[in-house]
Amino acid sequence: MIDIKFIRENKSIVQKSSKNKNIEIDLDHIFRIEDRKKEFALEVQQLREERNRYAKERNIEKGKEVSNILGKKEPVLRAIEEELYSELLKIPNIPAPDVKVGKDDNENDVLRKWKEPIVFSFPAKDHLILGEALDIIDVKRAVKVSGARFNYFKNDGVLLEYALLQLALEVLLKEGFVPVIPPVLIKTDVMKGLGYMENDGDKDMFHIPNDNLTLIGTAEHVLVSMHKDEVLEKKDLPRRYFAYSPAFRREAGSYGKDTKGIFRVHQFNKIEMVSFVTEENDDIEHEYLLSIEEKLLQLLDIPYRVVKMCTGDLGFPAARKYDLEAWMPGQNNYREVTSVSTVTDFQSRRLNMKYQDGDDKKYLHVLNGTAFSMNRPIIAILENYQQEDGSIVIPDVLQKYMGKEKIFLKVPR
RNA sequence: GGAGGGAUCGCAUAGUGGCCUAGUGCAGCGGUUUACUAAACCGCCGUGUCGCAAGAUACCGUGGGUUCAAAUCCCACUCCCUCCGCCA
Repeated sequence: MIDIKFIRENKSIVQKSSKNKNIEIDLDHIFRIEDRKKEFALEVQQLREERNRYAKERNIEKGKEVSNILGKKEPVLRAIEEELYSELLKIPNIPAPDVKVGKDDNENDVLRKWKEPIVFSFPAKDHLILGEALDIIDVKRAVKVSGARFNYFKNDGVLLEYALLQLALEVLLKEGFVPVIPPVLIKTDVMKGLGYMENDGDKDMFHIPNDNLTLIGTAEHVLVSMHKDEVLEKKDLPRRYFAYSPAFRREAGSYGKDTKGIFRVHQFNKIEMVSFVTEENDDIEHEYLLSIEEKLLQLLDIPYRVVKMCTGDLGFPAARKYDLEAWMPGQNNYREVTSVSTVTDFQSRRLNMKYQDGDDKKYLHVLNGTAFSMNRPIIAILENYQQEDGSIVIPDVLQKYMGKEKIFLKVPR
């Protein structure tokens, strides 16, 4: 949420930044509602003063009169306030000044590349062919049991995921992140506070309406809201968490896209990082989280590039976002494996999350980033480490966790 | 799933219709005293809104209701605790 005062004082900035995110807003409409609210609030307050005075004087006659009028005006005021609030929620976060204005992902900038794509002396296979042959990925049976866009991991596929988990644990614990295993169902009201339900965002979520619960799309949802309605101490910042959890996505609107394999599925496990920082440290923290994501891919020795999103490709709450795209030989292309965003104080305003700075309470700045979104790094490993016979060499850094150096086509006895 | 108890300004508590504009203790902050620490004493000490300010107003888990007047009475919901049942 953006502060109404800020919007009043920076109308053209807010108007333009929404437009740059391809989102229509009507600020004059919001200002009219606020004017009406102010007028009504004043009137109601004066009536309350009268009512309280008469009550004190035990003037039942007059009191009854004023109370009657108040009884009609108070609900109207409440309705106006709710309308204003819900209109304010529809305004997306403002992109950071350094973010390029652009329409869609075609205008994103590649900032840098790490290592050149591997050149094989044989035709590269994709992860699905490799995974099925090795009996570590099973999509067919997942479709039978759960439907399209689900998958089983089996055998060394499972060990591979757990090895990635171990690697992330080792790196992130050393950096001082607090490990978390969170709930994966979230109250729908809390989910609204995170700012992903606007702009039809809720259509990409699995909802359990009978219980007013929603399945999380990422652990960010439950990590960030951990500090809802709390005031942290400035000396405790930055506060950093990471969580290992399933993530659920309906992938509405992506029909026909990435239908093959396990690149885009309804459920996958993910390790997500979240930082709470002061306003001054927002930019530094963004670079820091990005550096961790890069380090993780470098440890796996997988070629990647860093892409900076333009305004049109930013999410609703994001002010700046980088994607890390790993080279995937099976697709002969770079594909997104992780991303990292700052949402500045956008979620904190909605969720009422502050920190104490001397005499002041200020809104926390919040950042989130992926450590591993298991399916995609596994795809990258399979495709980059494939051998001509279809076996997979396990990245050095994972070998100690897997207890082996290679995933063989046929397990030798 | 059944029965009962509860939710008050960081924490702990008081408050059963108007004296609550919410008391007290602890913690915290500032000061006096002190060689230092502690103690004692004095002051400050929730949030939003309107207002230059004085002040006003709203908030006692959430949402409704009764009343001239609600922390207090009524209804619904949420969460917590105890017991029974079931269960990884």
